Amino acid sequence: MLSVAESAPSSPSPTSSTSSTFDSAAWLAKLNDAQREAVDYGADTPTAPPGALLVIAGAGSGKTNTLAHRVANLVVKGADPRRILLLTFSRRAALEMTRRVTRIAGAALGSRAALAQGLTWSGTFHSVGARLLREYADLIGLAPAFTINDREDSADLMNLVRHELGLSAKERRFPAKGTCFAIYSRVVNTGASLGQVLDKAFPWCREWEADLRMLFAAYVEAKQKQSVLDYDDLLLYWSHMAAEPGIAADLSGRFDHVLVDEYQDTNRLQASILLALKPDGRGLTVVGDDAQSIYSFRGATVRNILDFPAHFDPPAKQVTLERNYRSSAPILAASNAVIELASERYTKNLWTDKASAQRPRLVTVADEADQARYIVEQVLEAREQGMKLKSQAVLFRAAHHSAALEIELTRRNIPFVKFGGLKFLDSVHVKDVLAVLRWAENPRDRVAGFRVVQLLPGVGPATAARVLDEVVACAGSGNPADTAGGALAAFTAPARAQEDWHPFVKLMSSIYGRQTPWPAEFEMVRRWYEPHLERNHEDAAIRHADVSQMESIAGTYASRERFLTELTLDPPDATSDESGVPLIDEDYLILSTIHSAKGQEWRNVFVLNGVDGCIPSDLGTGSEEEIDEERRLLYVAMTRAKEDLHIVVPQRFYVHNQTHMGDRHVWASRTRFIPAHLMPLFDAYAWPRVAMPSAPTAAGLAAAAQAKIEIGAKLRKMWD
DNA sequence: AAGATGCGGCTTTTT
DNA sequence: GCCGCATCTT
Repeated sequence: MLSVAESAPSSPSPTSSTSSTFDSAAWLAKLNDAQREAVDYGADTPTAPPGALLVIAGAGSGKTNTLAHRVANLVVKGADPRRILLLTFSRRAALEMTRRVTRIAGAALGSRAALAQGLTWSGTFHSVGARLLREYADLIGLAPAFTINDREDSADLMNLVRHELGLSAKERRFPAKGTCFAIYSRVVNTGASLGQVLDKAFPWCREWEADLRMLFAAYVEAKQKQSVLDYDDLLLYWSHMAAEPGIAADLSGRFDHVLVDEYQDTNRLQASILLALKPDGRGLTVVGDDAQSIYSFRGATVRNILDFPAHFDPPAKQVTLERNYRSSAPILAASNAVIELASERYTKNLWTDKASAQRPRLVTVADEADQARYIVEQVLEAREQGMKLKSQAVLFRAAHHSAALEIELTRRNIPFVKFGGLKFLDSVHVKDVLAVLRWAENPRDRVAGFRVVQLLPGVGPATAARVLDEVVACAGSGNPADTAGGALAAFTAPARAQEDWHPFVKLMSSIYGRQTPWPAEFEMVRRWYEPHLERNHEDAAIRHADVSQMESIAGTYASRERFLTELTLDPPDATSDESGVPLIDEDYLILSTIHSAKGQEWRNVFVLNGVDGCIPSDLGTGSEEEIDEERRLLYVAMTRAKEDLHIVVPQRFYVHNQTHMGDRHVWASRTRFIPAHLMPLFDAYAWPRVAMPSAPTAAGLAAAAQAKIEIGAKLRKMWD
């Protein structure tokens, strides 16, 4: 999942002579009319493409398949795959796309090999940006060995700068580092002014506008001094580079076709990059679904997709895919009904001919413990009937919502893999090791160096700062990697750090000088780090395992730079229980945040915590737009299901630290996105099912109370 | 100047 | 229930 083919192929691209003998009708026959229209648009003149194309592709409408067919079609008709830029949302999506294109075009052309190597420019905006920036680094005054800060590193750097400016010592508390970075990032990604962003998204930080502006200026300066880029810079530099007359022509001339998946989740900055690459829209294809836009918190704007056609003259051609191939009719009916209640109307309604008697289930349970038990029971029952665990998924709004379920799964020995939430890259020991490598790659990287030097006992912030100053001063105008080792050797370490200083200098000098080839270098770092890990952490054993796992991943990358870049831009996104990531051929249940479930599908889907406060999250109910985004989130979750969908509603809900009251139970009510008049679309029942003659259980009573309320609402509705 | 201890604050989703 | 920060102690 982490590796990507990127070397330019030495073999020539498939020749167009093959295409003349090829009957396109045969392999496109399986597509429906709308899909074929999207696939065929402009494909006959693949090297001189017509204007922009927008494909509105509803959930389960065969979007990936259509996009893959389009790419394959272009290649089959003579486009050079090395001149196709394919921008996807995640590495996983990029690999899947490459795999499908290779298979489809391979089947059509009868040879897979050439194509497999050919589609070299496929990846996320960020990873493609990083590659291009390294290529053009010299031209735009960037050190080609720049390192990339992830979100935490960026926040740490923001913090360093904040302290230097004395903003931490204000009498009224200055926003936390993470908040500062979030504000900065939002300004960059939306293209809005600082004032606008504060008003709209961070009103409680309004009073700090002037200080924040100063902080951000210093932050940008620090990044440049250190040859460090954050995620946003990858897009920001790219967009500026693409607008630079001297580079623009060369850059856009490299690609005949630019295709973008999940366009509804791109932001202004990303749109500006596309427009700079393809100003007249020729060769530009974007695919997306406005009803599935769920990343506005990251600056994504649904306006990108809605306004796309009008950006061009003549306007972009639009194709809409409305036929759903994924879900049964009852699941689709309920999903359509949920999204129809959005305050902004969406462009389409999906249809299917997959009949089924089973409506989606709305299951009331007493509490989270019962919710976990219900899911385990249902999962195992489906498993008994031959449905693999891998074909079943549990989806939730926030990563911690699955905590109770994870405990129950572990107790019952059911293997699972969880997507979303904390990654193992966020743990301190992994970050420590990466910091050593990053500092070796780029000795000016202050966040990395600061972290590394302080691993030594007896070295704190003050000493660390002095060490870093020395390293940078020694670097002077020359290549810092050549002098950094010397600077460390010349440094007089404090008495308490004496013992550890020499081995440390030896390690760093060796890797600065690249005396050990990659990935053997990783092993050296690990050996050096191990004693420090033992000293600092009680649970060293588990952490050792993580580092070892990282070491085996390291071996799959060609160089330290590739390893660092890929890992920060596309970290492994799954975690599992303490038994580690299951082998590929093992069966396991999928747990995923709804965000991470994007683009995927399962036969059996459970949605956890279908209650107000979770969906919508009570943090996201400030404005109508936020509520609509939460609604789309539920829609995305529901439309992942092919055969069976369970929305579970715990009546009692445990809340951690709500404001000042500490932990407590709250009584939850069913999500507002499924109001009473949608209930007929669901099969609603309480679990465990109660036998009527026996005494009612708490869950049964609660369910009955809910039913009463619904009837009351219905009766009132007769008269309005 | 480092390291330990205790208090306060803060919590979604992710490239 | 946890982490980060600040203050205190050595």
